[in-house]
Formats: sequence, structure tokens, C-alpha cells
Amino acid sequence: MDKIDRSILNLLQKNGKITIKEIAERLNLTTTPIFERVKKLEREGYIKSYKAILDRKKAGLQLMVFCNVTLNLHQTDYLKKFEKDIQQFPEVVECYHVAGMFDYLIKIYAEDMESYQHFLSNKLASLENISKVQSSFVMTEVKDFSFLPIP
Amino acid sequence: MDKIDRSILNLLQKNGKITIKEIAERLNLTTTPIFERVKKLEREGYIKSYKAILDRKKAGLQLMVFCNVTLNLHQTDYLKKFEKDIQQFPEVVECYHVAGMFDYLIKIYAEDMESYQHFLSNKLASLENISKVQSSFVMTEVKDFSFLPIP
DNA sequence: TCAAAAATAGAATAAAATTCTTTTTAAATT
DNA sequence: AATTTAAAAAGAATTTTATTCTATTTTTGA
Repeated sequence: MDKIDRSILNLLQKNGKITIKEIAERLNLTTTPIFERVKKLEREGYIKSYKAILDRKKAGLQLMVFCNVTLNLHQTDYLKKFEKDIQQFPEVVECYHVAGMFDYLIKIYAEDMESYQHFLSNKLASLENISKVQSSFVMTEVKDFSFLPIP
Repeated sequence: MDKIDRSILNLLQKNGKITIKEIAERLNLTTTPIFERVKKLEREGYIKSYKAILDRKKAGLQLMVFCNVTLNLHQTDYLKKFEKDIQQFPEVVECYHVAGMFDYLIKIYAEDMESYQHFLSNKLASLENISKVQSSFVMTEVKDFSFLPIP
């Protein structure tokens, strides 16, 4: 990982569709070294994947909610169980096990309040071992970057 | 937005590098209609962008932290000021104005605890109008999908 | 039922990715 | 400092993909 690799990663983070040719021009190199560096970055896992970023609201998902989840029991088995269960819900787009005031932070997308409530009542709250769920509704997305500040 | 469009969006969310040809084969159509539908989805904003998804840890960002931020004053001007300030920090990759127990939820990436502490002390806490900052350190990424459950 | 518009098929062209061979550069060793 | 070796890059050739164009089919609405 040298300066050139970091530049390539930054260009690809900004625009996953940028061509090898364009990267080459910007970095004053030819296509071959760029092509090989990109392949290496993919092969070695620096680049996990390429994705189309969709507009959540246009896709019909008006609601974005963060939930702080607290469990009753914290033995490994119970944690594993919860983590497995939560994977199954497509509404849950992110889930993190955190150290802090609660156990898990989950990010949820829903069509509207009704479907969110349905998720909460019929899916999340019906898991065993849930002690507390605290919802925070997103009003404004002030910043939503999938741009890592590579050091 | 019909069934075909939704299928296209789902394929592109999974793999932004999938070729028009492959989408066409999977959906039993030829390249032309797929090409035109994709362009339309881009033009109309359903697809916001294409991005390479990097491995955070490989990129040298060992720490991921969520902060619940509470402000002192809540007049529009103060909110706007905070939102503008927070944009400037590359460490802050997401920021949401939420309705709930606190005002803002921010997601932060840092190289290590030292640089996180530097961010907190010298950058975030030095903004005026901050009343309380509550950090939750991510221990495990249970689920991290940028995959929207299109209804 | 018919006309108009939209969507799709299929072929042709343009652009990009990928591969291959040669050359240059950099690093290590004598 | 000269020489060997390996890595990186250049440049050309090939393959694949995206894009455009024209013809055909399907759908929609009067």
C-alpha cells in the first residue's frame, strides 16, 4: 500500500464506475499498472465489493430508524442467538455489538410507520431475550458518506 | 418502477460491476432494454452512485464509534451551525438528526483510540453548543449491508 | 378493432478491459 | 561503482462490454 494505491482507493470510493483509463490519466500512469494494482487491491481484500448506491426514499423506504437494543442474558450463546436471528430481517440493514449503555445498535429501513411498527411488534420484540428497545427516528440525513478517510 | 426495474436494482445493489449482458441473461431479456432501464434509473435518481466498498480495517481504521450528541440550544441557527461544522470532519462518516433521547447520532471511523480521543477532545468537543457526547464503541459488526429491502 | 406509443430484439459500432511482450526502473549484491 | 535480479510500467494487440441504430413486437388507450 503506497501513495498510488491510496489514490486509487480514494478514486474508487468516490466513483466505482471510474475507468482504468481515467485513473491512469489522473495519476499519470498507463492502464496496465493501474489495472494490476486494482486487481491486487481486490484480490487482497482492500476492496470488498462494488455496489450501486440507491436512493432510499425513491426506493419506497421513507423511514430510517436506529434502535438501541438491550438483552436480558449475556452469555455467549444468547448473543449468538440474537445475532443469528437479526440477520434474517431484511429491514435491519446494519447491526453492531457495542460497548456502552446498551448491547446492540441496529439500523432499520421501513416503508412507513405502519410497517415499522409491524417489524417492531411482530419481529424484533418477539425474539426471546430482548430486555429493552429504544428507537430513534431519523429526521434528517446530515451526512451520509460511504467514504473512508484512509490514513 | 416495475418488477424488472426492481430486479435490476437488486442485482446492482449486490454487485455494482455486474454487466448489462449478465443482467439481461438473468432476466431473460436482451441488452438494449436493460441498458435503457439502467440509464433511466440513473437519470431519475433511483441509483445515486456507484462505489467501491473498502475494508475498513485493512484501510487502517481499526475503530468504529457511534456518538449520541446532545446540544445545548436548539434554535434552527444552532442546528445549522452544528450540521455545517460536522461536515468538515472526515472522521465523521455519517450524521443523522434524530428524534429521540438525544439530538444527533454520528458514526466515526478512527485509526486507533489515540486518534479517536484526539478527534473527540480537539475537534468535536471544541464545537460550541455541545452539551453531551455519549460514545458507543463497536466491538463486532454483526451485519453491515448496504442492501436496501426494496418493497 | 385500430392507431399510437412504448418496449424489445438483433446487428453494428465504439469504448473499455484485459492480455501479452518489451522496456524501464529500482533494489540488492558483488 | 558496476552488475544482476526483480518489480513496475509502457505500448500494442485482443477480447469483452457498452452503446447506438434500425426493425419488430407488444402494450395501451381511444
